[in-house]
Amino acid sequence: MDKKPLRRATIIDVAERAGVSKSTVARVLAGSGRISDEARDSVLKAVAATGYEPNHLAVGMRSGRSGLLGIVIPDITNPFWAEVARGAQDRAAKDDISLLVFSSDWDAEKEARHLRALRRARVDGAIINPVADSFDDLGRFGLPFVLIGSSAERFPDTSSVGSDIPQAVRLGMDVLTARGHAAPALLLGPRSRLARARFLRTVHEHCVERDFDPAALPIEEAEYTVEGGRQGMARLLARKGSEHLAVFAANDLMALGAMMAVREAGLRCPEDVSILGFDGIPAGAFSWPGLTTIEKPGRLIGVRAVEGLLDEIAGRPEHGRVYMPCRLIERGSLADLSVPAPVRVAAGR
Amino acid sequence: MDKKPLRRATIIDVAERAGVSKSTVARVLAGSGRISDEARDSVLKAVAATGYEPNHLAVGMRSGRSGLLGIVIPDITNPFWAEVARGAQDRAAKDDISLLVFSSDWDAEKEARHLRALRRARVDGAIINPVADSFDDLGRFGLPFVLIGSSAERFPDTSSVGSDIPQAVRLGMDVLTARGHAAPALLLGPRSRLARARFLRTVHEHCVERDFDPAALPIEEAEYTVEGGRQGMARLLARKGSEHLAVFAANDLMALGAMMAVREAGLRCPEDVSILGFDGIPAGAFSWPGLTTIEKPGRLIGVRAVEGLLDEIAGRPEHGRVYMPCRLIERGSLADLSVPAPVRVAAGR
DNA sequence: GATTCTTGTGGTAACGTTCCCACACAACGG
DNA sequence: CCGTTGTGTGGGAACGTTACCACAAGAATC
Repeated sequence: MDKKPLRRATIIDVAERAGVSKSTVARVLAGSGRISDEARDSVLKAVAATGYEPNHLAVGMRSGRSGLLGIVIPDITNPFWAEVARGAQDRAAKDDISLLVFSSDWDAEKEARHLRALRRARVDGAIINPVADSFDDLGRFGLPFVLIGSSAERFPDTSSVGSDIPQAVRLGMDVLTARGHAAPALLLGPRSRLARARFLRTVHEHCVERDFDPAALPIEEAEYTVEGGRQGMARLLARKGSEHLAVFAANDLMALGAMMAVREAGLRCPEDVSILGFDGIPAGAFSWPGLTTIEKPGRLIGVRAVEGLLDEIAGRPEHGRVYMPCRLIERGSLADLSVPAPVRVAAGR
Repeated sequence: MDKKPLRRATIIDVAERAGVSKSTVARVLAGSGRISDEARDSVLKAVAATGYEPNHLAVGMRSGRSGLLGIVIPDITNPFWAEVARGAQDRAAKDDISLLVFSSDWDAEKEARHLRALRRARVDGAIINPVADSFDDLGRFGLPFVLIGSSAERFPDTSSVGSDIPQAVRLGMDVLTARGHAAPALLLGPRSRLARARFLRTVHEHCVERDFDPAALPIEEAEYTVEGGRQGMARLLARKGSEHLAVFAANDLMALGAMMAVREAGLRCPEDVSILGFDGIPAGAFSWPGLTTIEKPGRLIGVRAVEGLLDEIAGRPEHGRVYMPCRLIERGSLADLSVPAPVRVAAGR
């Protein structure tokens, strides 16, 4: 009843117990080749009796496939990225693949370290949201990988999955315009981030199409965090006159931080300041007022990313760039200036 | 300049290039044994030239140590657990160990699958927040592991790390009492969860110590999610009379859901209903009013868990149970009934 | 000058798989 | 009756390491 405490059963133990060779056991387990019913039976019985479980290290060593995938995201603690990671996890589990998760904190050096860890662990491939200035490292990565987010253009020949930023930004600019905020302030991430560039470019295009001077939009730059949003908003508020201010934030955490700054300044959202977020994290539903935001399909992005990666690894025709559409979640952080008279205040939720 | 596309350098490639045997290379890399300066030099040079990186699969296979750790938590998408995972990640990275992350969704079957994946991947150990009815699986896990959360008592001889629930609950009951809510309603998790039992037990003890009948406290049971909290609160509200209601929720997500339910019922928090959370997730700062809550040191729990696990693996004297103290974060979700006259409403933030 | 000790090094056997080749045996066609 | 085909099986080699043992050459000891 009590087994040897430490040693785990190997394929050889199973073979001996079943009275066959390890080749036969391997064939039964792989379901390949022709095997007599009685051999299969005794092997299966021996597997059950010994509690045999294949050693992935040995398998990987021999077959060159470790059954491991890596994912490097900015921060697992950021709800959006947690969502992405979760999608990747679930999809990978379907193929009996395990996920190594790393947080880079938007730090190129940390990212490099994580990439090295992935290489040493012999992962079969990786999903990466790259830090802006890490492209050299990435070029030398040497393993299949798919990009996540908006940095795809720097790597023309690797596939990527992300949200459709142009569509999302236009969606945002459209609601803003419809509510009477044709020239919202922009609360952007640090200059070095690629996401910022694409965001900004689309806003410009959108303005130009409407014969509107993009230079008229106030811009503030801050870290992609609550604290960053709070400080950025404080600066924006300092520049603000008495008129209503509308802000389009580059992510929800910043938008929520901005909302705090508004409150701290003794102003009200949305009466004095309208705020539009970007990401669609659950926390946006708890704020007061609820955060109106553009939702990125985080989980789906994670799912698609591993699917793309699996294709890549299998050498299947590369599926290229995938841009997922985003949708608007209306809660209460936008005032409607298009209706004159008493400002209509949307209810939270 | 262009290297062979696929093959990665092995220790043998390095040895050949350096003109020594692989034993020597291994010694240099491990920093063990005596080595002449010139041998060390040429090895180091060869390593740099070939871009050699040790193959962890092979290392693990030979040494029996994979350099991998697993963590199984309920849901990486829950901010508290993300925090724990992040702490574990960071601590593991310090020892050049990578983390396999899994979400069990409080589902015993999923958990069993993940445990199996961990075994196959030959992780050196695992950190687990076990689903209640999974103890048999855990007993048969066969690898070093440390428990996270409040289920330690079921496994007397494994070490565990968690928050100090009795201390935390008392802390909560004390604020509640100080504010004039001596008999708060309890919004608990499903009956099968261990955390619930410990929470409830401490509340009882606390009441008994104060000559107060614990049976007087209304109890509602719900899933540990926003939606669960919302429904649980709705039920509580249905039972409520006209007096002020105070609720102690078993986690912040539920508390936030409860806050939504209050709003939906046309009531106000904290004027009509006081809500106390438990976890200390960042989202609690965004709600309106801000959620007053008991903060668990999530990140630290993750850190300590891998430290305990590393000890366990190294066979160092087991460090047993660790209970981390929690602290109160006062925001605005508690009314103060101890001051008579006009209900004092705390400010959010 | 023979013995022992140091210092540095090389060779080789595992670790647990998978993959490929070889072989035994039966059945079959000529 | 002998070659051929088919079926099921066993026996290695290889994957990239590490751990151990052996050994050469010079230094130190008596």
